[in-house]
Amino acid sequence: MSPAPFSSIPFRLDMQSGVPVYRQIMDQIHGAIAAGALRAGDQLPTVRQLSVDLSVNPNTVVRAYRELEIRGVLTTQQGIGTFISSKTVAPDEAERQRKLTQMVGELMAKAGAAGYTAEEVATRFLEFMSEQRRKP
Amino acid sequence: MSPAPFSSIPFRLDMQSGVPVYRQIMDQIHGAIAAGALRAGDQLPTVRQLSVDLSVNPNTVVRAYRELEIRGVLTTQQGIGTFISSKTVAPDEAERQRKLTQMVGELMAKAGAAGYTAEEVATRFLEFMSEQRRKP
DNA sequence: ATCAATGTATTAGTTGACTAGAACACTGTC
DNA sequence: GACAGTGTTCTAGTCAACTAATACATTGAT
Repeated sequence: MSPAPFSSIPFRLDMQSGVPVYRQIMDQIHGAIAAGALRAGDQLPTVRQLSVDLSVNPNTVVRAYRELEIRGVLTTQQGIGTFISSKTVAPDEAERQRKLTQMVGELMAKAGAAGYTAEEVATRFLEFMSEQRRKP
Repeated sequence: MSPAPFSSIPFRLDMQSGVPVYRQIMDQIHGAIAAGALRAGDQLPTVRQLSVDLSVNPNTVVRAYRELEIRGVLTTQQGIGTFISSKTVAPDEAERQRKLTQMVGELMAKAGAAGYTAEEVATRFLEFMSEQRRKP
């Protein structure tokens, strides 16, 4: 038997963090792609396999995979498996994510320096989000 | 009888918006202060009065008032009433809020131009928030 | 056709945020 | 002290997000 047809990502879950498990899975897949550990066409752990590895319900894995599929990161084929989408651009992704982190960090720093609490920024931010979301 | 010892703010609630009522109340008080309609020492509508005016449970008003008190905007005195805190700086507040809105707007525009979805930005942002929150 | 491996769908339980109902405690006036 | 007006607290209901349990559908090899 082949010892695993798919890259085994060293998933690390923090059940205490309050961050939803499905989102942590998404982030780590994102990260693995960004780091080059996963490339277009690579197969991900099966829903059942990963759910066992993480001691999590299969549906939680499904949720993560589906969200990533919607965003074009993954491609799932019933009865076959889940794969990294061919459209995914691996190398630039790391830079992309770093830039986003920096952008957000800049805002927080700038706002903090101007005397705004994190809550205030969050409130404004969420208002922005809900406005965007209500239109379509 | 005096026709109302406190400024009657023209509260406008949008029950369809998905924005929590207590937060809308907070925002409008914030706005009234920023606009100069409310100044330090002014009494706000009583919990019961405002709850009747808005057809909302008193506890919802209490929630809004308490949050604002925690942030130093209001001062409540049991048996007396709720007042605008003397520390509140009214005139600069409008400018302050506009600036924050602009900061957040800039981030969203910048991120959008760089190809990030609102979701991506939100995810990064929430990670930031939860990191800040877990330390103390 | 059968079977094992895969993803899918349906339903339900858990939790936290939000709101509500009702009883309680404090203040000032009479 | 009684009372009306004020904020406070305790308890519970509602809803959405998240996770779980279970049964179902598809694929490819035998």
